[in-house]
Amino acid sequence: MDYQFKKIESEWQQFWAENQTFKAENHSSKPKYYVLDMFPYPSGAGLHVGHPLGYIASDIFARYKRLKGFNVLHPMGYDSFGLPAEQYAIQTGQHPAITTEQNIATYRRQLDQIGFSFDWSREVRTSSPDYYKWTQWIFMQLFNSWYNLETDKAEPISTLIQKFEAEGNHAIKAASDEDVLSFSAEEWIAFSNIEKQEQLLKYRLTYLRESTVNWCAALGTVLANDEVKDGFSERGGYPVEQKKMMQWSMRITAYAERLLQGLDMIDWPEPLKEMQRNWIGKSVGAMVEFEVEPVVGNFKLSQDSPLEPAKIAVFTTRVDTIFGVTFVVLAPEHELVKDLTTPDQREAIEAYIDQAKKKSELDRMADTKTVSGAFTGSYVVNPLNNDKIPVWIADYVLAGYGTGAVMGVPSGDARDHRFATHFNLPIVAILDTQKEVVKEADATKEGHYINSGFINGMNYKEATATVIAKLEEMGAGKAKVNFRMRDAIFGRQRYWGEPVPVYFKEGLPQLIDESELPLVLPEVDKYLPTESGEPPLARAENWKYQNEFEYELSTMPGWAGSSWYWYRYMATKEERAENVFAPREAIDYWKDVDLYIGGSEHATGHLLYSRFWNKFLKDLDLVVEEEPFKKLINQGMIQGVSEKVFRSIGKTKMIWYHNEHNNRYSYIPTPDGNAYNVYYSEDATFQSDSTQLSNVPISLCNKSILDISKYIEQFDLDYNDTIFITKDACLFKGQWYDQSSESELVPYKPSSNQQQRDFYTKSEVEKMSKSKWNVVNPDEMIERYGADTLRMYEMFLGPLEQSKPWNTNGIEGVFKFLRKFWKLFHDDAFNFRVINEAPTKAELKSLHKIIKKVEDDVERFSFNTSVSSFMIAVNELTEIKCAKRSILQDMVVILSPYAPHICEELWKLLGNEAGILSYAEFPKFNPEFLVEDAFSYPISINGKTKTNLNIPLDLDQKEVEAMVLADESVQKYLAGQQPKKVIVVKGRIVNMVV
RNA sequence: GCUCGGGUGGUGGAACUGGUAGACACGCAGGACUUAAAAUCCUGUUCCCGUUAAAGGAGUGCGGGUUCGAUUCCCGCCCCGAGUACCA
Repeated sequence: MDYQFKKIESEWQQFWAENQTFKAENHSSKPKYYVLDMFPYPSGAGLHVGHPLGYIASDIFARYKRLKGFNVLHPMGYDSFGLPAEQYAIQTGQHPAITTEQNIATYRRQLDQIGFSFDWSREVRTSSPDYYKWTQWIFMQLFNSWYNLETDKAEPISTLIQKFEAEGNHAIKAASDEDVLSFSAEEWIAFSNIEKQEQLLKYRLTYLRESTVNWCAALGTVLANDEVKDGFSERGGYPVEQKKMMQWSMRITAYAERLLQGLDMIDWPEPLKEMQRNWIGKSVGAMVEFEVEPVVGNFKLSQDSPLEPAKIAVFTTRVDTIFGVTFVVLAPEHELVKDLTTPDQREAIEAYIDQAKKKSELDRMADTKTVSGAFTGSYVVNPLNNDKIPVWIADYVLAGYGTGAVMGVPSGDARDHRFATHFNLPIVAILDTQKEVVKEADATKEGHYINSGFINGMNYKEATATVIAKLEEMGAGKAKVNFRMRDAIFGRQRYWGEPVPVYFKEGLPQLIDESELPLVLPEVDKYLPTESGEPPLARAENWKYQNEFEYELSTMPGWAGSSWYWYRYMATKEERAENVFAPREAIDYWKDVDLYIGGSEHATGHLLYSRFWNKFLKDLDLVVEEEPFKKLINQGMIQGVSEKVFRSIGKTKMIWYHNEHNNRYSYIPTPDGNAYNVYYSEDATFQSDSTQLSNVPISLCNKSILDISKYIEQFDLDYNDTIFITKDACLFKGQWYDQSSESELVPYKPSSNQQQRDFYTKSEVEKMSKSKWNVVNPDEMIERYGADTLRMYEMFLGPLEQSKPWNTNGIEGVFKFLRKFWKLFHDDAFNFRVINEAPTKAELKSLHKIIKKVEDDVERFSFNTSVSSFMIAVNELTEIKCAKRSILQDMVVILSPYAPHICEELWKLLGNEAGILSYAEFPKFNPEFLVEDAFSYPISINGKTKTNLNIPLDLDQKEVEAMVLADESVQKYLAGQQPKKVIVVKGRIVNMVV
């Protein structure tokens, strides 16, 4: 029988499901290997060919590892809480759970068709209560913990209370809010319960606090920093504004240093690690305090203690440049601005603040060129040389970073330089290597200091240390590490998410009792915020205890459920009934994820939060590894190839027309002067104000030629309303006309050749999306070529990590390869026929070449090259008409990770028990079979390869050299001369210099 | 602007640590089989010159360098992609 992929694939998929072939055990004598994919959000659009790319790669690896004798965990699930289902619910009233359920069914069907070796018995869904019970449980652990900076780990909040009772909080080094009160043990004990709770909240790892948040009015919710891109929401692209709100946050900043250090321990792509480093944004520098110069009469001393002069603290990474400071700039929002403004500057300052306020976040970001600012009228004193330095405000200083104030060193910093030049402030060079600092800033650290008091003559390293020491001695500053990363906002004013397991008593948050978990998402009549602006959960009516307490109404963000899910997979279905998120023995066995595959778009979201929660769980001794994902690979995105046509904007009476003779475009009236929808082919026009480029469905195009009749049909157009123009013809009222060679489209003569003309579309590579009509569905591909072909083709397309456009053209080649492979086992009439003879040297050579190649390639995730090697091997075996059982059986095993269905079938036909992965072993490589009698020997003369010799292996080096030199062709190139130099590498002459 | 990737035939892409550049596949051209088409198989396919065949020359974005030898290493530049951005 010919290669019947449909029959084979459906039968084996059924077999795998019925026999639970891929079910993983939590106990094994084999070494463990955990292969994880980033689980998908089940969207309504289903999978396109780009989605499974990473899943196919991980599946190949998982199957390969099983053949190599590992106990492999390879699970799959769904990140099923999320915005699209909720927005669909708002529009249609359908409960998001129902939509989600339907979408999951589609995903499951599509995934099953591809033949993945997932252990579906361990499936998780973040939206199912028995899962989010543990998401809520982890939240409660965070609430009940604080971060001890001395032990550098999270600890139960009870230990903090003990410390407070014993010694107050003076000596405690903890990650906390900035505005903690300072109290002694006695004061603590004297606090009321409410006061105690308020103070503790400032230390908890998840806390409620008034903070500036990204508020998206259109979505009716707050968003985390990583969910905002350029002032717009990542999902939906709605404007986002800054707003102060009471919000749940996660104290991820406590882990900043560990998150940074941990990156050095893991095998992740460098760009991704770099993104996390930038996000964490550690900068090492110093805090310097500049005393405000008291001016009698117009200046108010600091409010807290009027006897002490006010100080402006700045953060800098270059304290060594402190002698070059010629001004200090505050953010317009800085709290001291009001106090520092002198009466005669009040008007200017207020005007500036006003103007800065009006500027949206976006304008402010876009406009980095223009310099603006205003002088407060006050001065500060440089602590090291007592210079009087003017204090300005400017919006290039951000209130949210560092102290919201900077020292201006125009000779070393480009922005400071621009500012100084614009406002005519002095510029002082501080290093002997700086030249022309009046013209341009020079941020060098080279050279020796000048104009810099006691550090004159020092180098950068000495100067930095000396300045910090001096500042510390004077009490005017200290070394300081600053992080850019902020705490993560955790609450969302949405319905379709995990409820926060909190109620309020006397205005303070209390955890619900653990026995009440899961706190199930209540039913609501509508999924919109209430009329008074409260989140949708305020509509819940039959919530448990609703009358006793006030519940927290926000839900958790999308990343909550995905920040620990890999541990849930470790629990078998049976173990999930137990009262733990994953059994301890399972965690001890599986430990961490050995290989994680997914997109790089999660760099600063999911992957950072997961590392954070993992470290926290490690601190509580609930898990064993500091880092959750040992190795990570980012699969590239598969883009779509869109087809586009130029189209008139609305109906028009004028047509762009290309005159071939003078190669000009002219604008001429339609044949009858009426208005038409006009379509231009790619070669017939250019984009002008009156045309637009619009996508046409790729299903209506073949090799960039549009099927006009299908297009008319699908979009319900009328031939009588529409003109199609190609390079040399025109479709007018359903009739093709040749363009008159003279110039215009008139006179219209029906063309002599009435056949369809080619109407070319313009191809462009874009992201695959429904709205661009360029989605290629894996179902279609599987229907036509089968899953094995799709799997291999997706790998063959190019390196896994690279983004590339989907191109169906090459898929035939892979399909042909599988047919050829099938035919190796069959005679010309497609009867199964293999023979039991001993393999020949040539056959063994082909086999062992491919064993080695596949091993090497899979181990370094170069799946594309191993597909090529399969093709070579099968071509070789076809050439020598190999039908030997021992060879072919090994070939089946080697190929099975890539094309599992056909391999299972052949495995069985070869007389083995079904279920290749249950007991097949990856064949052992034996280098002996690759040894040859003679080897092809390239010889270069003067670096250019000139000739190729076959040298028998049994010669020693001297004999080889003699043979090479005696060779006719070599003699010819040497032209009678003796080589001046003979280069020998590994006993081989590779090059001769004449 | 900064950081990180990357530039190789008509196309997707090979070349693991410097050692025969262009594997493998698509496409294209020619041929076989066929009444014909499809399918299949065979041959050729970097470019230039030449041609019965050979032989020769150039060639991995551009310019330079190190080396017996560079797609690979170093310096300078150009272009494309991704991330990030008054972060002091």
